Amino acid sequence: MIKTRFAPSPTGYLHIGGARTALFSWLYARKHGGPFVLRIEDTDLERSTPESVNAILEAMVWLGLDYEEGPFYQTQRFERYREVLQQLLAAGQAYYCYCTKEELEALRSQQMADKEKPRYDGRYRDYQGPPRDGVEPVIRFKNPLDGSVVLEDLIRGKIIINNSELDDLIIARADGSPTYNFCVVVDDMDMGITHVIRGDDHINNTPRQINILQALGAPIPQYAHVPMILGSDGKRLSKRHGAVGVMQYRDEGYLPEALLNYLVRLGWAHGDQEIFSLDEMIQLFDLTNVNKAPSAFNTEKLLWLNQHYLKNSDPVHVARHLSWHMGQLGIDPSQGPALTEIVKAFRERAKTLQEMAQASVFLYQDFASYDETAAKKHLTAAAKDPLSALNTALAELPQWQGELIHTTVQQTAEQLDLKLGKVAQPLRVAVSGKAVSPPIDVTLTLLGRDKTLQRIERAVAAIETCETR
RNA sequence: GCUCCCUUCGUCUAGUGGCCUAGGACACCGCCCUCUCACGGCGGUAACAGGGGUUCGAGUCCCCUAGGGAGCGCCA
Repeated sequence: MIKTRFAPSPTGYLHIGGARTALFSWLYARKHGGPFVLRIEDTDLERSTPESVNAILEAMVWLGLDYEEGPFYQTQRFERYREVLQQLLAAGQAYYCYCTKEELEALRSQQMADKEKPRYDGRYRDYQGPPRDGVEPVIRFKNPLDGSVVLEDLIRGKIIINNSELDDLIIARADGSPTYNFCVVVDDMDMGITHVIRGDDHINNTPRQINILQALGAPIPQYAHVPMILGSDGKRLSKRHGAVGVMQYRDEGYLPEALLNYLVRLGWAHGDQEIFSLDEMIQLFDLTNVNKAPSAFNTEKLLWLNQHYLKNSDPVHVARHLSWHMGQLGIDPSQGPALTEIVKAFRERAKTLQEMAQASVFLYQDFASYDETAAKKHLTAAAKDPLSALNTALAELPQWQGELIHTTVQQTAEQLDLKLGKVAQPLRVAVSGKAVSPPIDVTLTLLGRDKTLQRIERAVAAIETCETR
């Protein structure tokens, strides 16, 4: 049986790198039919916040990464950690250390000055004396002194670290609270995690964790360390690269399936395939061909994928997501065309739902003013006759229907001996306020006859006032 | 400083010793389509970090160099 977990610490929103790690972990569990666990690593009471917890849970829901177990909270497991701490102490595999922070600081700077790797020197490792007055001891793990830890990483391959490189790490603070590396070990053991899939910033922690696991007689899980995601400039991803939080991608108009598809292809590939449905990802994903090198985040490709999903998904599905964005703009979708029609009309010219929403606002609300350059170019004296002619012809149509509108516009152009563009563009600016919209017949169909005629008249009037000035 | 890790087009990647005169995708450029913007179609530019080995043969295996990253907390 295979069991994986995602274990974020709630010190902020779920960022894009964490999302990919979660995805890989989730895919691996799904692929093998095993459970996926969500565990919130909130032992750092200073930096953990309930808001962050909620933000992470919300992002998991939006991405559709569901879990069989959890969310577990480490802060609710302190009893258990204390128990294991006592066990280690009793077995002589851990010990109290009476070093003060100041002494450790001095030790560290001395070692740095000597160009050595800073580490605890083990001075209380075999201490048998009485407690030291005025010092609350920490508990340290008795790391093996010699030998080495061999880590068979599913992504990196074999990594060997000598125990002589490791020191006795603190597993409980002076106030008795357990520390990260210790909690992880106890949790992974208790929860029966078989595959630890996490960011490669944890590679250096792994040998210590394996040693503790071994001391506890627990089975050693398989490890897979995934490389980090960099910003577009190849530097560590940060706010200056734009969106780093998962929910920002929702806000900017991405579909979750597009983000997921993008993330799965970052560091992983299946031949030349670019598009993966969730089912395909589950079926084809494997840890063994995940890249070792970090990869740079590229918004252009994400945009392309997003539009791919806008164009190829069921319009009803896309419309549900679009609805949220219309709401963000204060638009009531019931005051205009059905959102599924908007999706069909706009998806070839919008890369995001946000763009789609913004571009279709004119179908729901009158616009305050014309786009300046569009009006200057198309709402000229020369446009007056075509617009007036269109006004008459469109008013007489027996039905408000795409094909009829199309031929009407075409015939109007022919009758006035004008190119189609000289008629359609002024009309487009008149009804939408801009020089860009879906094909003119589609645009008018969506707008409806009343608003169309109204706006044509308004445009003609605008041209006239310009002329008299 | 020490330890560990990484290195194919601008970017994401394919490549598991001969199928590689290195393939695909995004982006970019050109052409076509065209009522706008797009979509679409066709074509193009562009990479094995460097140096040594091993081998009949190396992007693929080994070593070194360079560059990049991570860790070295009573943070996670």
